[in-house]
Amino acid sequence: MVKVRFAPSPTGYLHIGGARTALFNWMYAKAQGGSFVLRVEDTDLERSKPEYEAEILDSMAWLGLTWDEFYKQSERFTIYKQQAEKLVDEGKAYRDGTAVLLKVEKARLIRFDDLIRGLIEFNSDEIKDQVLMKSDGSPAYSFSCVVDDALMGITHVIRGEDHISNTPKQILIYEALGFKVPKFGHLPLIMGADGARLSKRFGAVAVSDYRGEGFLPEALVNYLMLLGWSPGTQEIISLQNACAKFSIKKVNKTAAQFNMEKLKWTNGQYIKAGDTARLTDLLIPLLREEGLIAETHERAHIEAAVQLFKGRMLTLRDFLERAGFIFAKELSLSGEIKAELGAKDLARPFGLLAERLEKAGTFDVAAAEKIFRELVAELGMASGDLVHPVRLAISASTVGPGLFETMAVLGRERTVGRLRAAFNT
RNA sequence: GACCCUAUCGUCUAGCCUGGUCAGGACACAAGCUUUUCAAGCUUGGAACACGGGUUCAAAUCCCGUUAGGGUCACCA
Repeated sequence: MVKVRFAPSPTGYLHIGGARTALFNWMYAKAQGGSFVLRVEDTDLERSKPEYEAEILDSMAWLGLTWDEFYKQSERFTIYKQQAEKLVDEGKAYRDGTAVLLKVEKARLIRFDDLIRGLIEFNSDEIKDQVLMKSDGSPAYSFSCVVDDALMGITHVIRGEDHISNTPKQILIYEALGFKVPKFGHLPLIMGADGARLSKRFGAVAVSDYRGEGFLPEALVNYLMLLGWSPGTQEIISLQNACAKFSIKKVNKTAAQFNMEKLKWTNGQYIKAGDTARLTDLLIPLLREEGLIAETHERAHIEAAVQLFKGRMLTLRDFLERAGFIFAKELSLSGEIKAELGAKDLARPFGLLAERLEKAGTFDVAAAEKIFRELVAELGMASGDLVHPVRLAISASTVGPGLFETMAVLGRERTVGRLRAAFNT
């Protein structure tokens, strides 16, 4: 039975690279009908922080990467100590002060068949005696990692390429301990747009940053799985379907550049196809945060606006900017916009349109369009000559959804008010 | 510097293992269609096998080298 693990260190937030590693482990477990272990590697008591751990767990859950078992290394110090004692007793390790070091045999060929890269070989001459237990009594990374992977029954260690050179050292530890060596697979790294390492300078690197910027978890997951692997011609794919197709052998070896444009496009695809009620649930807190709506704002109205805009958003935050005018009580038109409206002699058509919309029996898309079209015909205008100024007057923007749909969602009162305000001042 | 990994459109990739399909798809870009604007959508287009040697009737695919990029060399993880 396949058993994999993701072992983050709570010395920082869960970043994009870590999330991709977790994702591939998770997908491999699902594809093989195996299980997934989440292990917090908090042996560095100084740098590990509970808030980071909470953030990592939260991000994992948000992404939908559930775990079957959970461990914290800080609760397992006695196990590492016992294993180290055993090695000292067997003469495979020695003490240096209070630290314990592994004796590394010279001139040995250490080889492993990487799941992704094939055969990789190292010479033990390049490896010096390894610290197993540090002077302060805490285990060194490689040691706690090996002890845990072995005792937890991890069958496949799938991790970043940056761990390749740790692997021969760890194989030596497995052998000294008499544990079965698992299969290793080293994933290519994710680079920034400039080909350099992903860093704070790159912009958003934490999963929680993407959440805050209005990305949907399934979109981030979908984009991340495309970095180093391909589900085929159809790239928009659910995690479940992707797992069914996933093969670790098909993961490629080249580092991939993170492309924000494609992530946004992917996110836009999910928003467009997303359930309006769910999108509304996600948007309401943002709208409140921005002070665009009051606690009591009618939900149906928000949903109507979401429905109107969800096909033209890349991130949830786009909604705030583009649909904000729908919720604003009054629209303050810039001098530029006023000048543009004033340049054309539109006071009469605006006045008539406002009047007729106000008197109409019903106020919906069809009614607005009918009134508008009749007025334009009556005045002998080209509809475009009135459509654009009206859009500008009611939304303060030259772009947006269909004008009549926009009017319907804006509502009679605001539509009429804004038409009049455009020329009364 | 030593050791290790890698190399297909600008970017993500399919194809490589088991040599022989106009090197396929996606993002981005350009054009057209549609249209009350912008998007979306649909159609079309430009765009790549790092370089040099081999092996072979035939190389993106196998081998070697060069170059370039990346990773690791902690009592951090």
